[in-house]
Amino acid sequence: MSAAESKPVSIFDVAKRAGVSHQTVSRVVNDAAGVADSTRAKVKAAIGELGYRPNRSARALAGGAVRSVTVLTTDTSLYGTAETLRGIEDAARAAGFTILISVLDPDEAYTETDILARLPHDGAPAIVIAHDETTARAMQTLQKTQAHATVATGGEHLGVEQPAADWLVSLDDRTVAARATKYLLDMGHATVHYLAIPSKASRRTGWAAALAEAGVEAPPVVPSGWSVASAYEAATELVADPDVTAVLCGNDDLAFGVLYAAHRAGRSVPGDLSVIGFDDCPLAAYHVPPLTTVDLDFRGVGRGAFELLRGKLEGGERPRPVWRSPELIVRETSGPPERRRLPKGFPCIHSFAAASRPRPRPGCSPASPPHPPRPGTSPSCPSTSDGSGASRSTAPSARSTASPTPACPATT
Amino acid sequence: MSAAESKPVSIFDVAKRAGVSHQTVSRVVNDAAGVADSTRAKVKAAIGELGYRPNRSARALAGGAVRSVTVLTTDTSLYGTAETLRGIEDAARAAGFTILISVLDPDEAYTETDILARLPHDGAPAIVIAHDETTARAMQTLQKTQAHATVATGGEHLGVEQPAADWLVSLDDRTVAARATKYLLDMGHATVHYLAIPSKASRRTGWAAALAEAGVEAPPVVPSGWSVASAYEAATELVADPDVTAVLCGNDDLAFGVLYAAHRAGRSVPGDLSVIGFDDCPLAAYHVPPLTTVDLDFRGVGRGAFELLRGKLEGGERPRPVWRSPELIVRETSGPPERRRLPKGFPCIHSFAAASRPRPRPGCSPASPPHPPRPGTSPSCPSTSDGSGASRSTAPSARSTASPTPACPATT
DNA sequence: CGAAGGAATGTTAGCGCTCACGATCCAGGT
DNA sequence: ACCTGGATCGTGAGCGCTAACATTCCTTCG
Repeated sequence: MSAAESKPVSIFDVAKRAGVSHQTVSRVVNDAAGVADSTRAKVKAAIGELGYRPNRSARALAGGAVRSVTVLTTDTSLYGTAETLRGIEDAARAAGFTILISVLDPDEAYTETDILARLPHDGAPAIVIAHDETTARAMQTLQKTQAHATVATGGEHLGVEQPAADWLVSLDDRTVAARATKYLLDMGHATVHYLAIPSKASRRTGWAAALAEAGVEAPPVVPSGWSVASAYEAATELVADPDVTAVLCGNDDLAFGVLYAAHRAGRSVPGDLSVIGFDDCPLAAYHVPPLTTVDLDFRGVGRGAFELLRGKLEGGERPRPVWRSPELIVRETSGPPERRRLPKGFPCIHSFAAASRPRPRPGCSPASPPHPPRPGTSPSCPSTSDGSGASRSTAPSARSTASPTPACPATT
Repeated sequence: MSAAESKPVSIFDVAKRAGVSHQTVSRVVNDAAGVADSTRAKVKAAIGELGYRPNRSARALAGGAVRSVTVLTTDTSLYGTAETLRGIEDAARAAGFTILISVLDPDEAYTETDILARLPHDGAPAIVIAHDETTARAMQTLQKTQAHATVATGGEHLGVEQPAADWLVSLDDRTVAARATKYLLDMGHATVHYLAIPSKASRRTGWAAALAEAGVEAPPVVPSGWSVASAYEAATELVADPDVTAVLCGNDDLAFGVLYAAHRAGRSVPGDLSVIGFDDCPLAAYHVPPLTTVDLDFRGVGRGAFELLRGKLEGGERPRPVWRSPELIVRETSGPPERRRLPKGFPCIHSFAAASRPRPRPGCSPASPPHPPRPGTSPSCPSTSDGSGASRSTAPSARSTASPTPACPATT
C-alpha cells in the first residue's frame, strides 16, 4: 500500500514492525508450522501494512523451493506451441509457479553451454516444447545433466514413444493419422497424399502405415513449411493433378493453404478433393467449408507436462498424464471421391465440379442444416452418448461420415 | 562440459582454477574493463573447462544489471497478444534479456499486491500487454510504483494517446478504422456496422467518427467475444438483415466468424455483404475469399515496447518507437453493395446472389488472375511503387479498390 | 631517484532469504 | 523439586554474486 520511491521492504523490516525475528516472518510467509496463531496474525498484519513482497531471487539463492519453470521453445505463435504454452501456464499459475520463456532460433546451432545458459541457474526445472530439431537437441542436452528437472512435450524428433519415457508428454498422433488415412481410403480414395510440416512427424509414420496396410504405395511426401503461405505454394502443383483426390495435412494451417490452392485451381471440396488437417484450431469449425481435422489437446499436453515436472521435483505421488489418442472430427472438407472422374489434364473442370458439388456453396439456401455451434469446453455430448471415437460434440458442425447429405440441391 | 550430479560450479571454483580472485572472474564474466588480456584468457579457459554459468538469482540479488523483463498479459494465444509477445521476445533475446511471463485471469479481481507479487522483485522491469480491463488495471498499479521500469502496449483501456505518453507503444488503429469505414461508405454502402471485440477499442471510435463525418447515424455496436465462435453467434442476427451490407470487425477472427455466418445465411461476399477485419493474420490472405483487413504490426509494437523499456532502464539515448499508422489491405471480401437490392425479408436470395456474385466462387476457372503469393517480409512493392496508403504488397492477392474485376464470368 | 598516478588485482561487506541449530518457555511425569 | 520434551521463537552462517574500497605493482615525470 505505502510504496514510495525508497528501499524496498525486506523481511527484517517486517520483523521489526511485528516485534519478532526475521526467521519467524520467513516461517509465516512460507506457511511453515510452529508459529503461534497470535504471532502469525501480528506478522501478517505487519506484512500488509508495509506491503512486503518476498524477493524471488533471494529465495531461490538461499535454497528455497524453486517455484519457477523455464519453457524452451522455438516459435510461440504457432498454434500447437501457443496452446501447449497455455496449458503449462494454466497449471503453473494454479501451483504458484513462475514461468520463464526462452525462445530458441530454429536456424541457430547452439552449444550445450548455450542451452544450459538459458536456465536461471544450474538444475533449474525446465519444459521443452520439442517440435523441431533445435528444441529436440536442447532437450537432449538438458537430459544429460538436468534429467531430474526436465520434461519435454511433442518430441517426434526425440525418437521415443510415450509409454517408454517418464519425461515426455505427447499425443498419439501416429495412430490418429493412420485412422484418418484409413477413413479416406475406406471412402474410396485410391490413395492419400501427405503434406508434411517440417518435423519428423509421427503423423507421417501413421499415414504411411495405413497406406501400407491397405496395400497402397505411398506417394512422395510433399514438404511444406509451417505457414499457410508455404502450404499454398507447396500444394499448387499437387492440387493441379486431378488424380490427387485426398490430402492429409500436417496441421490446420497447411490444410487452409491447400484449400485455398484448391479453390484457385478450381477444385471443389469435398466433391473433387478431400482435405484433412491436424489441430482443430478454433477456426476449423467455422471455415467455409468447415474443416475435417484431428482434435489435438495441446493444452492438456501442457498441463500434463507441468504436472509431470512437479512430480519429479517434489517426489510425491502426482497423477501421471495419460497418453490419450486424439480424435478425428469429420466435418465438410472430406468425403468420397467424385464418382464422375475427370479425364486427366482436362482443361476446365468448372462445369463438372459445379454441377456435382454438394454442399459448401456460399449463397446457398438459408435453410441449411441446423447448426449448433457450441465450441465451449464441455467435454462430452449428452445426447449422442456413444464414445465411438470418430467424432466429438465440441465442434459445431455435426459429423458426416459417408454419404454427404446435400444441404441445398444443385439448382432451384 | 563436465557436468556431474554434484554441486554446481561457482565463481570461486573458477577463481581457484584460474589462480585469481573471484572478483576478477566476475569482471571477466561481465566484460568489465581493467583486466589484463592474459588474465582474461586464463579465466575464460577455466570457465570453459569447468562449464561455469553465472547464477541469475545471485546476480540479481547482488544488484547487478537486471537483464530480465516480466510480461503481463491475459491470453497468450490471441493473435495480437502472441505477436506482440514475439516482438518482445525477439528484441529481448537480441539484448540478452530473459523473459518471464505472467498470465492474468481476465475474470479475476486483483489487488495491487497481487499484481506487484507477479514481479520477481521490487522494481523489476515489466511490459504489460494491455488489451482488456484486467491488464489495463495492472498497468495502472505498476505505473504508480514502478513507473521507471514499466511499459505498456495496446492500452485502449488506458485512455492515453501515444504521443502523450512515454510508456505506451500502440498502433493508430483509430485512424485506420476510420479510413476503412470511409472506404466502405465511399463505395456506396449506406452504413457500416461494427462487430466489437471486448475492449473499449479505439477502433470503435474511429468507426464512429467516420460515420459521423459522413453524416450517417451509427448503428448499434454489436458486441462479441474474442473467439470465432462468439463472433459467429453474434453475427447470425446481423447477417440475416439484408439492410446490413457492410460489417467492420474488431479483428480477423471475428471477420471469419461473420463470413461463416454470412455463408450459412446465404449471403454472398462481397456482392451481398462486405466484411473487413483487423490484424492481417497469416490466414487472411489465403482465406476463401481473401479477407480485406488492416495490417497491424504487433510484432513491431512488441519490439518497440522492449526498446522503450530498455531506454528507461539504461537511461541512454535509444530510438523511440514511432506511432505508425496501419494500412488497409483491400482484398476480396469488400466491394460496392449490390446494385440490385433485395426486398427486405425476401425468403431465398440464392438465385440473385449466385447470378451476380463476381469472384469468390470455388470451382471457378483455373485461369484465375495471376497470383503472386509472397507473404514474406519484403516491405515494399517494386513495381507499384506509389506509397498511396491503401494497399501493401506483402499480401498475396492484388489490391482491388473499386470496380471488382470479375475473374470468371458467371457462366461459361 | 623519489613521489605521484594509473592499471591490475584482491578484500570486505552486503543483497534478502532459508537452513540448521540453539535458546527459551511451560506443561506433564516421577 | 527435578527432569523431559514439545511448542515456539531467535541466532548465525551462507547461497553466488557485485559494489566499493583497499592493495600491489609498475610506469612516468619532476
